[in-house]
Amino acid sequence: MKLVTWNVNSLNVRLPRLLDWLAANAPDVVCLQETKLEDAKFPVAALEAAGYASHYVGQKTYNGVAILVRHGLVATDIAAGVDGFVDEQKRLIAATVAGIRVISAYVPNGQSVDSDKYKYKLAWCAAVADHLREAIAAHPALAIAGDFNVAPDDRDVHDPALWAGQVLVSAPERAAFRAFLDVGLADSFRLFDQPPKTYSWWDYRMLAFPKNNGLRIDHVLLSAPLAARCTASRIDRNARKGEKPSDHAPAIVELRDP
DNA sequence: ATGGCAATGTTTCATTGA
Repeated sequence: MKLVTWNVNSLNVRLPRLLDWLAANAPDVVCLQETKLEDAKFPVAALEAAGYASHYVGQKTYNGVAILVRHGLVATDIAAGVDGFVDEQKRLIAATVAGIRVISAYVPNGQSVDSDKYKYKLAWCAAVADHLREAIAAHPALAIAGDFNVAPDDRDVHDPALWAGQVLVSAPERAAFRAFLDVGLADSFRLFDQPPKTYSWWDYRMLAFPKNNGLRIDHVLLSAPLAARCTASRIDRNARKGEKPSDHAPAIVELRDP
């Protein structure tokens, strides 16, 4: 199974690129973030024509997550939101596909470490860690894939000195990320040797992409049974090139059959 | 082999993202 996560930064704008990418890469399951679409406007028909069923929860302007499932696979038990956390923001959706509980997550950005949005980010992450603890007990084969808005360590930061203490990199955010791992998940990217300076997000400004001034903030976390089946984990930097790219690149994981 | 913000709505700027 090929499992992907991609923050598309508006599915409305990115749909042509997404369709091209799906055709070129033939993933089985695709977790999307920042669709920025009300449910009534989700491009169900275009994705159906491309060979994918859509499961989604969205809102106008901000946030919005989805799970696309290739025709031939069946998705069951679709569930949106975080257990025990009342939230207007649409940031999490789950589905069971081929015996795997797949979660698409869009962790809050946090804006800056002294903002209310930062507090909300940490509270959201704490609630998700609790949610994951329950979910993994019910579904031992679990993958949570998404935009975590945390660079787990300095290898994931183009200029650690510049970013030290800033949002996306601060110690409490990294602790929140480790709390996800402590539930019994592995950062699939670090299961393998990786090219140095591999990132998943680059600012649109200041020539960040051509200079490779990026952060690795998009992750696929795997429970132990899935980590044991994982044969590859990489980031498709090419998807950040060209006309009207998302500022994020897709992360791709391959799982062999059990 | 890339390109100097982008997307959205409240639209002719403000807000948010990361």
